[in-house]
Amino acid sequence: MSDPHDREIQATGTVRPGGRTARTRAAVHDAVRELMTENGGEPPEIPEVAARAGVHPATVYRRWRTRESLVLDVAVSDVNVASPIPATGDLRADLLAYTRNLVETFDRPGGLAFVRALATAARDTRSGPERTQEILRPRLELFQRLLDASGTTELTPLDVVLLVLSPAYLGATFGMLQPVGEHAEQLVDNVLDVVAGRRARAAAREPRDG
Amino acid sequence: MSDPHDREIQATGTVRPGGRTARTRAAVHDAVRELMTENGGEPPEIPEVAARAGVHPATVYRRWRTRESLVLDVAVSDVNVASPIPATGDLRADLLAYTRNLVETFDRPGGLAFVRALATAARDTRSGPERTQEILRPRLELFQRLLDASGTTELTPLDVVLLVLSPAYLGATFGMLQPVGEHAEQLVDNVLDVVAGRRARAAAREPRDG
DNA sequence: ACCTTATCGCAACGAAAATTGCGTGAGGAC
DNA sequence: GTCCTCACGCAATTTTCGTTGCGATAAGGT
Repeated sequence: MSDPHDREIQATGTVRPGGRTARTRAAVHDAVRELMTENGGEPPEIPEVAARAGVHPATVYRRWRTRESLVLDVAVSDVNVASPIPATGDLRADLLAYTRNLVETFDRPGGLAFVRALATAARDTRSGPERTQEILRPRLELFQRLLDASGTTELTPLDVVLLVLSPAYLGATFGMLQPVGEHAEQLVDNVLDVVAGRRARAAAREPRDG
Repeated sequence: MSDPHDREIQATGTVRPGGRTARTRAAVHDAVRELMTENGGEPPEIPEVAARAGVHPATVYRRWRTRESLVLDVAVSDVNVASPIPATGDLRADLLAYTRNLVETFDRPGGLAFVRALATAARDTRSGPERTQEILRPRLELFQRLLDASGTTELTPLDVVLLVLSPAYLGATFGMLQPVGEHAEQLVDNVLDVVAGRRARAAAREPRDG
């Protein structure tokens, strides 16, 4: 996670994650976050980041190599912090809380950075899909726990992504979500409609329980 | 459309859209399409495009100025050709035909280029949202005609975008749509479930017709 | 066919990004 | 505290992008 690019493994195998290295890493990450919010979610240029972080550009080039991998590194570091996923057992309430949070996050400048960085990484033909799935897995598991909490068997985590996350994402990128609160509620309503529809179809196929 | 950047208007007002100019434009457009499909939908760099098109880089810089405006120009040129939107009156059939086409388009390398280019353009704070809406308007009107043909009053074109286009887009970017055909059918089923849900709620609010 | 001029190729230039070798200082194990 | 070495700062260098002036050629109207 801290070294996303192909780093030559040292013969001794010793790693040095603390002290100055950690400080530099934190400073660079903070600089990336700041510049990204200031610049509307656009991945900042390496020299700019280095100047903001008070670090020599060569250091950033050596450790992260490219803009994309740097932004992805920051985004992955934030994935566990941002957008908590509740699981109280009330499907509508849980989804609504998550979706509200998500829509508001996307609405803020730089809020799309994580998804965009992930999309950029996924486009990379080398370590693309595998790494993407690896990063997404914990989030999908949290979605699964949200669904399990309410006993919703009609939905998969992928459904939640496609019905909530993707419309919120595209809506935000195209500036189509004027009333943010209503938007979130509508997305959740859509999800519940899909659940109802699938449940009805399942009941029609198997009339006496299952 | 052919001159997306601020071109200084000549005093005489004469434009010269034919002959050599048209040839270079076509060559550059083809080069952009080729490189974009080869590179996974990534906007190619200007010198690369120029080399592929057999044109001097300065020419491309003069006419299009930046990668983004060049890609957007190509995308806008293709918007009327790609992804026809049927309107036979059968909502499910129309949506399915459109969605199948869309999913397949997105699945092809470079198929996401248009949406991505549009997203990049929308991110531009200057001419962002207005230009985006302007480009999207004809598509949204086609969606409206699709809905009108079947008398579906519960959906807006924006709903179609959020329920079909955005999941197809995000699914394609993250490589989450293994069985493409099933994916399209599932998206359409979701839309129909939403229609049913909204119709039921509307009937509940207004028991005796409306 | 001629004339005007928009557009292109060419090349030189400038600026900024990205790479690399080397010396030094900080981390971490003993 | 001592030693080893990883990571950083520094600076020189290479690479690449993007701009601009100028001459040549091709478009299009008369």
